[in-house]
Amino acid sequence: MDFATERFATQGYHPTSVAEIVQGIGVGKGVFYWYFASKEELFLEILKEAQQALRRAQRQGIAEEPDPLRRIELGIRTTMAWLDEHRRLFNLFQFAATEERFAPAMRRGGEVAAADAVRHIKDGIVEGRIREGDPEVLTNAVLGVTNQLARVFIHERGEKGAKVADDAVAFCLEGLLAAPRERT
Amino acid sequence: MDFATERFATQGYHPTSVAEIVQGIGVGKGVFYWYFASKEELFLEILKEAQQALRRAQRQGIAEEPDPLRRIELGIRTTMAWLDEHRRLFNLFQFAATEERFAPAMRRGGEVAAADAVRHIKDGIVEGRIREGDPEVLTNAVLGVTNQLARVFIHERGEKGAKVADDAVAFCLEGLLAAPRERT
DNA sequence: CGGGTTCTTGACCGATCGGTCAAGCAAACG
DNA sequence: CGTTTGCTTGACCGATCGGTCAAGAACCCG
Repeated sequence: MDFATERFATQGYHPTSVAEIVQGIGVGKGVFYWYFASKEELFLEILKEAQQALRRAQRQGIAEEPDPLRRIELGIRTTMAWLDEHRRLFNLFQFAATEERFAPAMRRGGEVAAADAVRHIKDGIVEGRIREGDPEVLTNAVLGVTNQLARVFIHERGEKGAKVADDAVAFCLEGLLAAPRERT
Repeated sequence: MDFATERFATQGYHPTSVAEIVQGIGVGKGVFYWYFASKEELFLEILKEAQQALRRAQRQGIAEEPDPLRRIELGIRTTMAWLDEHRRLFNLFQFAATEERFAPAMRRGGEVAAADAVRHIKDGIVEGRIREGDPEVLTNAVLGVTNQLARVFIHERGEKGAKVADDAVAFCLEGLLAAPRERT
């Protein structure tokens, strides 16, 4: 399954044939269809495991941290480290979102993961540490920053995950502006 | 070509056959291969046109605005409106980035578009309106917010582009935090 | 009208795909 | 030992794919 993941990630789902997978791990085709009902099921399985692994990493990374702002920061850093370490899976996520068959699974997974982050954002708002606003919007904005920076700087340019994580955290917390601002 | 775009966007590239395309517009297969060397070329053509269209819209949206901060804001709003109106193309972009054959074209297009935004960010930093930081990082962070919010709220939940644009602008400019902050 | 060029057709091609299955194999069981 | 069960094989299947091409149709020019 690791092998299949690697092929899917580098070539794409459709260009990777079942024949190629089984030949790559040196088994017959029958053994594939003994363990999986179809190529599609294998892919969904990989997807599910990847989502669970990411979520597990996030949970573990945040651990017992009580401060919601720190939780968000740790979440960003953990996610970034994970995406750094498992860049192959990033491609899979992105592809899965584009094909109608896999999009529902992706959406569900994404919503679950987002729900976690939403909680922390809500906590932050309640404590007055985070500005008012739709928590889901804020959450997705943070996710967007994280994903984009991961893709461009880690994936495409090969920069270090930790450095990119710093940038992501800085942007999410401070925004773009320079001047100190007064507010009521 | 509009028809092909629609099929690619809703079914995916590979699941859409050339036969389906030509039959859908009621012509023979020959006419397809008269105008395009291959299915791949058609897709690249669609991609290129879409990128150009988006860039054109952005240019036009920003127009003559002198204030770099306003330029960025207008850029976000224009992009959001465009992604709202052409959501089909969004999928194509996302898919193209996942397949090795198309990734280079996507990267090039993405870099060109980003280069524009980087200019405005740099201007903003020079003017002291935007905090210090790698302009490319800030640019990509803004792009990430825009894309993610577009995908989730416009694409998946069908919200209005203008409202989502407001959120994106607010997040990018103000960040996440609530309290006014002192800085030198 | 004839001859040339530009398009258009759809039957056809070889390749390859996801998936099946009769057959075989090794270990466990009685 | 024979038999059953869990696993493995790879030849094989029908379907479908991207792409070709001989055969026109439509149009223009002289």
